[in-house]
Amino acid sequence: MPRPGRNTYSDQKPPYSYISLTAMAIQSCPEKMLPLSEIYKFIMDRFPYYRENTQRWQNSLRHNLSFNDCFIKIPRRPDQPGKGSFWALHPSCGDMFENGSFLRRRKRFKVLMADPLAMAAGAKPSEAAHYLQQQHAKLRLSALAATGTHLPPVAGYNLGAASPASTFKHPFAIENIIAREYKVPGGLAFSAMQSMSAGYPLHGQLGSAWPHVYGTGAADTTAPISMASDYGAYGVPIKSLCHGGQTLPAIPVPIKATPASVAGLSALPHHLPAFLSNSPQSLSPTSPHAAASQSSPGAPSDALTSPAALQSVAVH
DNA sequence: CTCTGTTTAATGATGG
DNA sequence: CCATCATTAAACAGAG
Repeated sequence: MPRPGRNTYSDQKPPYSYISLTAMAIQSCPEKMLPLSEIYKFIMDRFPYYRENTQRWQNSLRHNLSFNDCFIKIPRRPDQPGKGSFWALHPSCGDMFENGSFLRRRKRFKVLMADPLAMAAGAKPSEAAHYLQQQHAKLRLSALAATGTHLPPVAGYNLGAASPASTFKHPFAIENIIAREYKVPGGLAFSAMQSMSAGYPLHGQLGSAWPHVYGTGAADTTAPISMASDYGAYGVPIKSLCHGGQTLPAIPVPIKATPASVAGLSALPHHLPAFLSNSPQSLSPTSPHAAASQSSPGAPSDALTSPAALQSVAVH
């Protein structure tokens, strides 16, 4: 038993792949997309392990962003100054870690050539960007037309049918991941917990069940747990929504929970405790991006309009 | 120059 | 054991 000296569990490597971590970061923000630097920040804020050797893991993470089709690059708009593009999750990548392990996916997510984006990318990378932008514009316009408003950063987040981004939360959402093991005092947290308990220290106490996560509600800059925000209603681990459906709405918020598909999960809590009702803006208090989101309502709304009409599947 | 982003290659780790 | 996925290193180009 390793003596918990100065190097406590918090300094251990979290049981998540870079893909998981990146997906968490992206899902954690209301816009569902982040610039690279914000992804870094998210990870470093929550996982002390990644406050060291930044050169190494950030290079790896960048490699993952480029290499894996589950991440898509969304160009900045003129009103969104800054460096680099935004990164988002591919609408159809859904539950890549449905096996419960956040270290290794069942299959690598690959877009097919039927995917217009893939085709554009295959032909000319530059055209893919154009395609994305156009899809963006179309979606944003349609959303605007439907709502007749300017899509405020947070309100737009909860748009209904008009907005691609509804209330569904990716299985990647850190809220979901945390919820699986953190919520459920009774011990309903199965999948993630089991997969984690293998090779990672998990004490019985829920309060310390996340040793690798930093500052549980401490007076620090981040509040990893409480950031669950309004994900609660859908915070249940909805599995097999993706691989069962096959035909997914190719929209940022890809998967819709049909009554049938959730039926088997009815035993799980359908609402979450009060601490979830935080403002999404509190997600990253240290983030200038979040602050910018508030000041410029136009920008974040773009996040709602990730490229649509993308067809892709996990490669077999 | 630094930060992003892409790409190739080698190596480790894991699942079937 | 092999196929596949993940990690790491490194070279390189381009943008800001």
